[in-house]
Amino acid sequence: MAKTRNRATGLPTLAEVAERAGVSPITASRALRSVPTVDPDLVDRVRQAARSLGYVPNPAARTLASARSRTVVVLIPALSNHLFIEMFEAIETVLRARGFEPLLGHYQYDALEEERLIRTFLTYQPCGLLLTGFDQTPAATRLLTDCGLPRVHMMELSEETEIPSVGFSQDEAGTAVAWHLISRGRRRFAFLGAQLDRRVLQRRDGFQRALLEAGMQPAVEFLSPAPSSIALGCQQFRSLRRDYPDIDAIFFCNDDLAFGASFEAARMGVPVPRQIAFVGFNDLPGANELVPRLTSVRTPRAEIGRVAARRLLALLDGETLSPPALDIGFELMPRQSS
Amino acid sequence: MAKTRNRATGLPTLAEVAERAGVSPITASRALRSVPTVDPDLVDRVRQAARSLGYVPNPAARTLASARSRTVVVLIPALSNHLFIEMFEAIETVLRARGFEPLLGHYQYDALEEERLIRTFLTYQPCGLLLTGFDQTPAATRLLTDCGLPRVHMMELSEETEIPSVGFSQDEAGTAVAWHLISRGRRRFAFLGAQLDRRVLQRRDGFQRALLEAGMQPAVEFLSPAPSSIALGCQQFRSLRRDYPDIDAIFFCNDDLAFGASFEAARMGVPVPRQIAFVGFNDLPGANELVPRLTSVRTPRAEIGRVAARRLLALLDGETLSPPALDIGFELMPRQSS
DNA sequence: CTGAAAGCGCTTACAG
DNA sequence: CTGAAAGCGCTTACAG
Repeated sequence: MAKTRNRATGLPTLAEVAERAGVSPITASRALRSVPTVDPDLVDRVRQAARSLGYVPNPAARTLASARSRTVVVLIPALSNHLFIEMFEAIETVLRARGFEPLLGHYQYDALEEERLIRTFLTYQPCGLLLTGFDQTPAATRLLTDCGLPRVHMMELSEETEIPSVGFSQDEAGTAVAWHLISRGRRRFAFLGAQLDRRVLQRRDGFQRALLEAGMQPAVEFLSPAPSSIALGCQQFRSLRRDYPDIDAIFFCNDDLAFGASFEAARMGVPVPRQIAFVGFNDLPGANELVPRLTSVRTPRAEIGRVAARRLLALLDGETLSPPALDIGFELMPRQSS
Repeated sequence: MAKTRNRATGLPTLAEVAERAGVSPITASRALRSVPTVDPDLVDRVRQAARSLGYVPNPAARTLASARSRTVVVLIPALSNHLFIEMFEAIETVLRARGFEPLLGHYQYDALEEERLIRTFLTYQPCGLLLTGFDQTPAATRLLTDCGLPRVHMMELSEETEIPSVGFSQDEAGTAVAWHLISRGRRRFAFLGAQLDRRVLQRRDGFQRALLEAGMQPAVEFLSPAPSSIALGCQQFRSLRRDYPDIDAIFFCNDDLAFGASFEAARMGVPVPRQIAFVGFNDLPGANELVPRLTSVRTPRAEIGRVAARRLLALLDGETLSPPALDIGFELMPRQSS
């Protein structure tokens, strides 16, 4: 009888549940984990006992005993981008519904910090990982390979087709924007980029290649390694107007730059889209309300998170993913600004 | 010799570190935790051994053995509000520097979900909690009291002075906005609110009280339980103009509502601030770039997170906090919109 | 289908 | 200042 309660929290333990249900702790453990070999009647009794005691398994004990937790490491480049928050919330919903807990890490787009996080989080003995893109350091990639844990990469599509991924072609998105602007009669292009992670550069590449193939002049580029922000958009737009007053179309790597540019254009009296067309990226909240309403590319981040989480769970169930790289596309949202 | 390696991860264990340093596992454990009674030479030897093996402690084993983790539960109402992200990042920085890990939870402003999170997260045997505001359910409050863990509440100030808190007076912030608008000659006021959590209502109350005391008519209120957003700001502003075309000043409970209203005002041709003044709240990114630049109240969320984390660490070190409720104020940022 | 034994990798509490 | 013993609350692997 003595030590059936958790000493720190005073919570009931598995031993107490087992006692009340009149079975051994192992059977109680199996019943609660839905191990199929247990007699249905006993499962009921154990579940009943657990409920009446308000039993919650001790995750530390579980992890230590099984050398595996119900934890899924989720790594995103930054918390400050609404994009990743929406992706994470979708992941969380799917994982929770199946009894898994996300362990969230972020690394300010710094691959070395990401590597450090992977190293630390592996000590939590997670059952899998969800990673953003393919920017990992070689050392991080080695850690990931060595631990042998299932993982799914999000946002970008894997090129070596064995690695599971869910996202869309950043390059094609850039191409789609180029076509859209060309079809609207625009001829002198600019690309305004921030952060300069792989995905931003892929969009830029797709944009430039499409312009080239259409026989256009290459787009002028204003690139800043700083995080994208409304304030940076203001700044870049002023620089652009000063240096290239004849540009008639801008593709922004992220909507917040376009927000800033719109504000600045209004202040400078530059009419959008009459003199210059704007296309943003991600279709963030407010794009549809901005003056003028912003043409943007809607990226399916919630869907990416949902599907990535489901794919990881499928891997944990021993399934094989086909195709490994799942392209779920994007949608151009034409509005007033272009 | 046999089982010195972690079976799942292949990582070295404390036993292996101890062996290499030529001490017992307990001494190795103490050395790594900086227990002061250990001979400095041994500490060096153990640290050396740990480093050369790339040893990282197993958190599950630690937690199980000590019935206490280095985890701090951090609960915020929502991830989608940039305010709380900035607060969380500050918390994270302070905790990490002292070897603690934040365990982040969010509950979409739903006190029942918050209670569920508290219940679940307590099984992780955290060493303390950082909570947002004082909206907890009675059951949650009981859980918190019963577990006896140190905690600090953020954003709001505790009224029963024993509970540690860090924030500012939401009520006074509302009052400050009222005074500001009155001093600019405004006479017909509106308060536009969303979410309607305690803090929003406290701001509203402070605003209304100040108007009353100044002999003004009470502010017209447009309140929506929906999360605050740019789109909602557009909507509320249109409703307001339709129902109360003579209002000459609006206090928005959050900047994004003011953003939306600014867009809508531009579309409707309503001149801001000439015909109507806008004051936002939180001074979110973009407030200073909006057209016209938005008057707002800068809330010190990063500082609140930093101080709250430091106070919690102080409690863990056995210190007493004085005063329990720490008011670190706010700052009105007057700009073009008022 | 069920259970007794052993053990996960640490730390606590007690000796010395 | 150091260590041998015991144990944290579970699950694994082996019997039956």
